Amino acid sequence: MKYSRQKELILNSLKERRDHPTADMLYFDLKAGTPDIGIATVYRNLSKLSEEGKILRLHFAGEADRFDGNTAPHSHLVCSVCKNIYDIFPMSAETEALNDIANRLSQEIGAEHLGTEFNIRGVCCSCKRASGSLGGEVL
Amino acid sequence: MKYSRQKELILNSLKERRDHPTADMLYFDLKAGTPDIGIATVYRNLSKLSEEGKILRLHFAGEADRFDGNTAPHSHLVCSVCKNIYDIFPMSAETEALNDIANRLSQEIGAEHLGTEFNIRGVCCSCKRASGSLGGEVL
DNA sequence: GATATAATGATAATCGTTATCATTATATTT
DNA sequence: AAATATAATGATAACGATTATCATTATATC
Repeated sequence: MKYSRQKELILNSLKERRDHPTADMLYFDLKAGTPDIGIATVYRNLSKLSEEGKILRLHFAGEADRFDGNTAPHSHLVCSVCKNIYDIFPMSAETEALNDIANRLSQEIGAEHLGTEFNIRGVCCSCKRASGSLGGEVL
Repeated sequence: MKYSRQKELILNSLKERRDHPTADMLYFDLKAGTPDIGIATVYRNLSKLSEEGKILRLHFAGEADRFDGNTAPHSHLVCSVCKNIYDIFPMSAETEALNDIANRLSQEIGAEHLGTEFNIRGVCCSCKRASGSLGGEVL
């Protein structure tokens, strides 16, 4: 089964990006090149694609869901100041260590381990710089 | 500054629980003993308490926010089948390992590390048992 | 080319959460 | 203890994100 023109468009457009847009952001940007695309189609296909495992759906405090075109195992830094989300790619030894811990913990409570999410909350380097010039205080 | 009767009630009630109720669940249960409590008060105080660091606010895709009365460092297993959330307490060596990794990764992208979240997605032991009796297939 | 199936896009509906605001409770001052 | 100021409550409106509905359009199959 082939993807519809719109589904293909949404997937490709997301894969090209490094940020982690909300459905709305993506819709807005797609609208520029494809004015007749509908917001429902964007939501619908993002949901489908994440169910199919082609993309990742991320959720953080208060914010709208974010989508990630990179399905390789990696972590995220969520900046407490600007709310941007950054990819971080652990070394293979670290990925292994994280997996080992997840496996042991799952086993401990008798669960079947399917996946892991390692999120770091912090202040990104540009927000660090910005607050530095304001006197070094972090919000 | 002392807590209001309602705020105290909400905090204590949450601390007594092992599950991770949504605001709505908590409201429903509190309503039994305190019929005149309002849903707005529950949301309001849960928000305040989590800002004060007295409780944790957890977010997972699609679902309403969950609240956790246990602020000690621990991880969560989210069951893909029943959607329940279980606490898992890593050994101190593991907590240290997780922290080390988070520190290194934060440093790698020049960020200031504030906190870490280690979530495991899986099938909890009761859902494993249930699916076992239906033929061993996991949904 | 005709018919069946599937996906779209506009929009209504839903759900979780926050904002508003008049009322009630608590604290402070006299 | 009464009067006043401050803060929190609870009902409900408003909001933002997402999903459901459904007539229309596109794609696939006969």
